[in-house]
Amino acid sequence: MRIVFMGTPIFATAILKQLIDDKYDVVGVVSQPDKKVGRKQIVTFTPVKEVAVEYGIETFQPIKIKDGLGKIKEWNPDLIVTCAYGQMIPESILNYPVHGSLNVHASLLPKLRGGAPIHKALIYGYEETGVSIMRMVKQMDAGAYMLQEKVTIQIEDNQPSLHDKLQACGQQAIAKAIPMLIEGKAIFVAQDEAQVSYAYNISKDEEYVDCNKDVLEVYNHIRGLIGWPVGYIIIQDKKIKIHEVAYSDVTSNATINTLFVENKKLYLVCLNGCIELTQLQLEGKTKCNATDFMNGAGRKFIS
RNA sequence: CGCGGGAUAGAGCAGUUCGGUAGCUCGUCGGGCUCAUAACCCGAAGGUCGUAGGUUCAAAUCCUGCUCCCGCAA
Repeated sequence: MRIVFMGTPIFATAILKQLIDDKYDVVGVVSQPDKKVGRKQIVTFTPVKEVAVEYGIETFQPIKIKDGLGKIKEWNPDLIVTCAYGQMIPESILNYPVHGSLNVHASLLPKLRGGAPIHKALIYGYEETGVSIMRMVKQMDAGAYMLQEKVTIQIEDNQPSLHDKLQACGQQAIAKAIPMLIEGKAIFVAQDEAQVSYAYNISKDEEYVDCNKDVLEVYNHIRGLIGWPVGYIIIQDKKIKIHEVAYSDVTSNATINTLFVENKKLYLVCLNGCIELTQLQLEGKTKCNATDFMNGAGRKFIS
């Protein structure tokens, strides 16, 4: 079973590793071009490329995958598996292998089509999400699915924790799906277009957390951005990133978007309630826990 | 030369404008109070103020080079 894997971020590395562990013959890996990362603009391998290199698998990183059919033909796969690759892939490539292509998407399609399904599941306050194994079609994340696995979202979940759950879930799902496909037992179900919703990539504007909303909504917003890209509030014209929070039932009639301390815990006032902040970062400063913030630079922001 | 903030006790910060051998909150250690405590009171230890050089009677503070960290923009 010759497989070509196409993916880019950390989430996709788990799927690639699963294919390798399951002894499939991963003949090639396609990933986005390496990018300059961070303040120092160091050219860094994509996470998927890191894994490919580690296992000695040949990689291909075209600027435009639509020109990549030649390479695919060279690899001559029986199946293409994609996961968060990051480019629209032409049907000429998707349909080239005997078994076609399967995609691993981190949502229960048709909900949350798009590039940020994990973040948006939290931000929208979903109590359940999951992964879908599906066909790739021309339209983004619109193909029929053959397998879905559900994951319950707990109140204490945040983007990193949900990411990890879905990643593990995705591994199990792809491990189960490929044999089904090969044996001809896969049943593909078309997505219900009436139920479609989208999870577009997080924009800059969405990183600002507006506390003048219901406390649960604010909490969901913050926890959906934890890890990356990290949400921020603005107090006294200073940007304060929020890296970790805890849901609380503490209430206060203090002004919205202010900080206060109670029982040595730091709270942010929102509409109808407060959120405990446990790790934060003032602009220009390194991130720190609530205690350090209260002992130092944060003092002038606490009323 | 993209813009800006920063490097001071174990931690987070103040002090730098107007040079005169360092202070706050917390942690640690010791003691006290208490049925008890993460609470409270008393006390102690702990810093060549990032690094190299310059100015000066005197530099955390002024000047110059260097290293590293962070926020933004890409």
